[in-house]
Amino acid sequence: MIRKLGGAHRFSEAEQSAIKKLPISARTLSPQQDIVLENGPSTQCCIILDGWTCCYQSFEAGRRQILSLHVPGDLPDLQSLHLPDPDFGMIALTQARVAFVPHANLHRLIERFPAIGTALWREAQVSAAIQRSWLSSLGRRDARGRLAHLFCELYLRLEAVGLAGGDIFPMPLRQTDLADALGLTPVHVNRTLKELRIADLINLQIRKLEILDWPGLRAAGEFNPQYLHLK
Amino acid sequence: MIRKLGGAHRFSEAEQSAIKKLPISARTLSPQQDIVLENGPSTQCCIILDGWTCCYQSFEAGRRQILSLHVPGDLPDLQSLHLPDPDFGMIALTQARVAFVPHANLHRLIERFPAIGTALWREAQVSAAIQRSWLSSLGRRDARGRLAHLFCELYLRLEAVGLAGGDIFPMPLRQTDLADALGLTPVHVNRTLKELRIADLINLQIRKLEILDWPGLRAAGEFNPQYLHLK
DNA sequence: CGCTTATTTGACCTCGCTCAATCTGGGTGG
DNA sequence: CCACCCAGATTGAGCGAGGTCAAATAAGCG
Repeated sequence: MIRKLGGAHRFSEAEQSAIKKLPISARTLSPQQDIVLENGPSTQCCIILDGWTCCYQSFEAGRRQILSLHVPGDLPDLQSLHLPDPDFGMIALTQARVAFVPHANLHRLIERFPAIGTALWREAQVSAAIQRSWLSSLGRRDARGRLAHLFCELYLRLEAVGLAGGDIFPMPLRQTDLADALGLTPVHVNRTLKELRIADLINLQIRKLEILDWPGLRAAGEFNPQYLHLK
Repeated sequence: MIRKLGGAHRFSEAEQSAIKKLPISARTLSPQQDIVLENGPSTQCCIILDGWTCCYQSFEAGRRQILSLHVPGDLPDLQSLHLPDPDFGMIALTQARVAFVPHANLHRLIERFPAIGTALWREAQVSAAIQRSWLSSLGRRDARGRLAHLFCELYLRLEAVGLAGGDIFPMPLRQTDLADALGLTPVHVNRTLKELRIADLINLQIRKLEILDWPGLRAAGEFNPQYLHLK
């Protein structure tokens, strides 16, 4: 499981067995349960095994901004390895299984196997690239474009870990979560989803999203998958 | 100069001299001159020696989003070390002096001195933290808050490298640049600046910004400097 | 079958955008 | 020294995307 995340690199036998020997503690979390608090130092990294989670920053008056969404296979808080004071919180959006590895062990692993450190660095940089594209979305796309872009991104990310196919993927986010991720209001997310549905671009079922018109959705979101750095 | 950037870490003699031996080529750029193109692989990292630069992504219809601003001492494209396909462009906003170091040399340096790699990783993570706070700004702050937050951030970042003091700092950005950074229109930036001026929070001179009311500005931007990870 | 949480819809309002005109200061050539 | 030019700043008028508030409907769930 962890190896898959190493991504664009073939690890040696020794590296693989060292990774497998990491002391991992997995936890199952219920929806809305905190993983990392907005303050307080963190001493471990985590890996999403199952379910969806997010990072967020909160504001006065109960507002919050979701900074990133994580699906199975993601390593959401690699930044904590070298910046132990987190500037954000992490929370489960659905029921989720999350594995934790202490920083100390990771540091030792990286010291022994620099290639693993490189792979982790690369992983962190891909997350940063996704954040950049979110920043552009919030700054320069309207509600329709933001939703379209996000759906394109999620499909490809889920497909990359085998969780999407046939233009359908699981979409357990509430409209409130989408709003917090896209800098919008739940009400307006609702209206814009309706718009996309009427335009026959998507079909949002109970917890599944079907993409009916890829070219249309890609155009609506001005989507270019380069930033995801998938092979 | 480069050592200062290493930041929160004391380098050994050997490390320092190895850094000093890096083959550096400095260039002077005029305003609006490209540093890194939006496509095409990059083979070197850069360090801002003087002047201001930014990273951006561009959209149809001439729109663009500025992803980050760089002031002297910044290492803007560390991500290119492990993701050689850039997903954004970099451009000089003022006349600027920029130093370039080939990736190959940096990789060799990091291999020999892992502590330097750690320092660079940390630096990259601080940039990512700044991006997170920009994301929150675009998502959840109004125009007034975005400007206030940005000015607070810029003051502290410039102060950290000795370029600000006495509540005054150089601010060479045009209103168009501020608009592209904050996801606004130049016209609306203008009006909001006026608002901040009338509220006696700031005093924007020719190319200098004076902060007249720190508590007021901090409150207007809901600014909390933790994310900058300054000592 | 109630209770709670999420989605949907309507009416109204406002922040920020668009378009366009005017003003300003620094630079340039005569 | 002055007339001219031009990029950037400023201002006005009107509009529209998205927000707010509130109510209705639908969908879990014990």
